Amino acid sequence: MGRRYDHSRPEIKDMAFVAARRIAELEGYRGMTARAIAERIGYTAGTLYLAYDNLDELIDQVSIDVLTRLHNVVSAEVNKAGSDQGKLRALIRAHCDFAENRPNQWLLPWLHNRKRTTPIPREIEDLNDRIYRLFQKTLRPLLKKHRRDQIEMLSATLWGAICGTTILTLEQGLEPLQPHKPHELAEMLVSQSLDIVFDQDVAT
Amino acid sequence: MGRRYDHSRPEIKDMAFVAARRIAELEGYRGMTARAIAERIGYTAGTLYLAYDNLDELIDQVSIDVLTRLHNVVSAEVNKAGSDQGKLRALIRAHCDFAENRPNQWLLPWLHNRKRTTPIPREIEDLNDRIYRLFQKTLRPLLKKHRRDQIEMLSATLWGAICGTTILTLEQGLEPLQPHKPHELAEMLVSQSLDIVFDQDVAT
DNA sequence: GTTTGTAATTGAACGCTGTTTAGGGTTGCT
DNA sequence: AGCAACCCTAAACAGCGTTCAATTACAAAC
Repeated sequence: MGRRYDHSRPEIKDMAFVAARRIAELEGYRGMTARAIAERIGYTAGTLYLAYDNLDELIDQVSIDVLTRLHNVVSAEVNKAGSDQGKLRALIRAHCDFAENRPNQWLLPWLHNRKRTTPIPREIEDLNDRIYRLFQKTLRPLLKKHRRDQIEMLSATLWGAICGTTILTLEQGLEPLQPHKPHELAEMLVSQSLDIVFDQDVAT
Repeated sequence: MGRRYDHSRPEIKDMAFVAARRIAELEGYRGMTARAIAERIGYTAGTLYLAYDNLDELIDQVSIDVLTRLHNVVSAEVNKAGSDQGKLRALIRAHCDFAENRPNQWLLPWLHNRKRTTPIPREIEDLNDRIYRLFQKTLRPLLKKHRRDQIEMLSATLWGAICGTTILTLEQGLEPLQPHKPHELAEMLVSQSLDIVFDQDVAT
């Protein structure tokens, strides 16, 4: 078959993006193959390379979309919440709700293996950093009694621990974590480290 | 080429295992391809399938070897140490030393993607569980002031957090963790959660 | 209305995975 | 010497990302 011109290049780019995002949502990163994405938009694999340099670039766009939505929902919930402690709790809940309800999407940026030894794109690092800094900013008011040189490291450690336990829980990598949900682990980590207690939900 | 009979089946099985372990050590799980392992022992890829059902089985054997050595060194160090707190510190140090000095080996059980959707083998789960239970046992004497129903969960959470932050640090997945080493993060998590302080090393 | 040119898309190919298997070639027994 | 048994390889398959010559349909020109 030769020329068709059903769609412009930007249209194909967007269609491929939407298809890739849908596959990520339904099947996770394992299902995001060039041929599967192309089939979903009625084209062949080669056509994707007219819109993207390589498959990693397309998958990275989905990761960026995921992290953007994650950041948006998390920061919105933080703003809505009241006290310092309430803001921290809202951040953790929003983050973990996203991870628990959309595990394939939340895991994508962590589990996607770049084929080429290309570095992680700036936009992904920036989004991860924005989310982290929001966490850090929300945490800071609750760290009044900590030494100043420890605050930076404690923030990083706690955020790493929250993301790390969430990955291990969703990926079923560590048996003793299986009985628990990401938000339970995250609240455990934070409340133990800060010596605070989060209120229990009325509705389970 | 036809028949050679340089080695018996069990010899080939062992040679392949040693070769796979060496590649894991030098290049990490990414380098552990059937053809690369076979080339290292002077055979072709097909020969591996006379000794192993599939490549995952061979790689799992390397993971088992790694976890066995990890468990051995960790439990030896715990036994050597004195006080309850000293034992916990020794466990964390031994575990993180292994991870920091042999990152490719420590990461192998976590990062190896099974091709078939085979479950993780029993032996791997058991070894992970033995290491976890050693951690739990070492931690327990220091949790005297915690509620009993929280102890189980706190152990699991802390162990998950230690493994999670170590993965993210070694894999360079999370920017704010980069300035720190796994053992620093682990000690931070434990000392903050238990409200104890580990002694600093004399030698850095 | 026909021709010509251009550009969109494909299909086949490449080099890589893991995996299977027919058959070639050596060995050892009779 | 003949023969059976067996080890190992080479080639093939399917699926991966990726590239590109070839094909085809459209648009413009005449």
